[in-house]
Amino acid sequence: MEQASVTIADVARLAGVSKVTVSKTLNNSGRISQETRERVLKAAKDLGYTVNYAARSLRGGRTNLLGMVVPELISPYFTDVARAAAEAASRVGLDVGVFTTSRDQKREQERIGMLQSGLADGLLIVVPSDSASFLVSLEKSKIPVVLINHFGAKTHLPTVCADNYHGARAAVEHLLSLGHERIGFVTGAKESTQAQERLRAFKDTLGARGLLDPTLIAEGNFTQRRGFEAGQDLLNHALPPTAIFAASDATAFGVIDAIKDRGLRIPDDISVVGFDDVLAASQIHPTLTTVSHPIEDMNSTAVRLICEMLDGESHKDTLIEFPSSLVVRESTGPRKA
Amino acid sequence: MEQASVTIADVARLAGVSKVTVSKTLNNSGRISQETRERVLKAAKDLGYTVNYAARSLRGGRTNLLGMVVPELISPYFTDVARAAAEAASRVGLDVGVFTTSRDQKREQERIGMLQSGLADGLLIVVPSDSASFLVSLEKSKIPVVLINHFGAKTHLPTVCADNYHGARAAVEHLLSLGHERIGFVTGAKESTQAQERLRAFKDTLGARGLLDPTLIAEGNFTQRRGFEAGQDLLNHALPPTAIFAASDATAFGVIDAIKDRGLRIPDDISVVGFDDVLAASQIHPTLTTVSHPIEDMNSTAVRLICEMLDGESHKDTLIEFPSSLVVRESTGPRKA
DNA sequence: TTGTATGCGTTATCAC
DNA sequence: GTGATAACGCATACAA
Repeated sequence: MEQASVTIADVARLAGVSKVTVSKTLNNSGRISQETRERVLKAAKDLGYTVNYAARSLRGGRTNLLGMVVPELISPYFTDVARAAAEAASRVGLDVGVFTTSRDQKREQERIGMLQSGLADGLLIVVPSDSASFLVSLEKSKIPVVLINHFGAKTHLPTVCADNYHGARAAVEHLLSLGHERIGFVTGAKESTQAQERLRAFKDTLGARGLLDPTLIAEGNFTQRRGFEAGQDLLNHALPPTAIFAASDATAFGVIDAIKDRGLRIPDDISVVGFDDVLAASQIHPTLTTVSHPIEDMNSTAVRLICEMLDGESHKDTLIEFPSSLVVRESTGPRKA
Repeated sequence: MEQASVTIADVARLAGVSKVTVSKTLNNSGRISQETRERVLKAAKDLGYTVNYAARSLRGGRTNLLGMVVPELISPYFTDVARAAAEAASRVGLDVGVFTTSRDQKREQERIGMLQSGLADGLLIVVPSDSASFLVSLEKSKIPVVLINHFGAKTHLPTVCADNYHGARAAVEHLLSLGHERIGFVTGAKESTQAQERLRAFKDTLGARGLLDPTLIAEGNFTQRRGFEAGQDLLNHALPPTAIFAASDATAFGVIDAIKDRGLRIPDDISVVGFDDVLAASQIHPTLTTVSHPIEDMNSTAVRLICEMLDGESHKDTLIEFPSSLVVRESTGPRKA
């Protein structure tokens, strides 16, 4: 198994040229005669040569690898983001390696340090929580860093995010327009800045209409299981809501389970709105009305920013906010007469 | 942003020692006086030093990084595997970077080549399809490689897998024991060797009892959406099945949607069995009877194999098969009288 | 206990 | 068109 790797020196020897010539040939730099080029290429192929990225990186070259750091890969939201980033990067010839932090600050730091030191050309950080100290160290990164969906602590790092506030607001207004007045809410994880934005929008929108009932706010944590429990709690309310807004699609799936479990129909008896528009939202039945982040656009923008920074451009303080949009599907309907 | 990185030379200068002393201190190798050690550590901290993994790797050292290659991150199955691997690796001080191939063979090769050449200490490959040529090149890898859930083409590479065949068999026998005789099946993706194993077990088990009806086999592709459609097809059958075995949990979720959509109850009207035991299987309602791979065990074993190979041990031809086990939950019940 | 010298594989620079 | 040389940052063998 342990097999000495083939280096350009080996290729050079076989082709009867110098290492430099091999390097130039392989990288299409410098002037190489057609004949030599072919000889080198053949030798490289025969030997099964592959570049050593560690060496290239050390020399100051690119690895064509982007590191993406996410808290975990259980929530469909993070896997959707990871997928979108991988696709966007792929289009410009870059790879994405996804690293999970398990929300462990120490590991987070180590992982990022590792990626920064030669392994990756750039970093995409999906920051769920508001960890200022962490961001400060990132600002000194020697490779480009872009934050995705970060809210909260001020930072000079380029950031791409979705407008959670107005998206959530649109969701609540949609329910209001359907005649709902008792609207329940299942929150996201407390430490998530995105969840905070969504809750704030919920309170603001209902509060402005004098319809805010704090007892209709149940605590969630972005998981389906917790959504199920929170849904049950809301249904057990003395005066249950006629519509429930869940802070994430996964949560909404749990709420839907709870409602079906109770023998109630969606949206006839009760409406449900999610947030994220993950893939499954359009696949379940009834299909879920939800708030869509333009995840594809956000990630291709993030990748673009990285590329521009690699080309020397500065994106200090760049903040690109994408509008969220409400996607109305089958899970919402008029309040029961 | 572009900031010259701090090297051991900088630390050495500040601490007033040589580079070697710094290296030894940081790696706890060699004998260093307590006083010097503290001075070096302080200097390193003050400068914000982090090792350059590219340099360390080039020098022959470890990066403490494992590369995991999966086809995609949409299926909960792959994200569960990724999570289990990350946790197992974390316990032994390793990181896992997850790379998706989008089932593109060329990119697959490139990605693996990159990881092999200095970036990763070992490779965990989740091979969905039977790509022999691909495996051959992996056998020549200079870093340890472990295959996860690979079936099909012969290979000398160490492999950790779950016994899909007997797991699927147990699922069918469970349905038989509940009195079901018309049992439908929704296949997985055609190219998946795991899916092939499951289908084979289904056919064998029913065939042996003379209960195999090919018209009750619907084609799926491991997605919920396709599961929904396949479920509808089976329900539209002139003589519909009283139980449906889906080749994956995601597929089963789709089947469940189709059944509920039809106004039928689970398991009263029809039983459903999945395969994978992803997290959501125990979270939906009704909770899903399914076949469980010991994903945690499999991945910690895979990581252990990598570690042993890093220590010089050979695992050529090692094949560790874990039993799958049926997890009976609420989605299956006796055939309706 | 500490330091000097060397090389890992690559590529940019410059000379031929 | 091609090649010799140096340098990236680190860790090892060896010397002091």
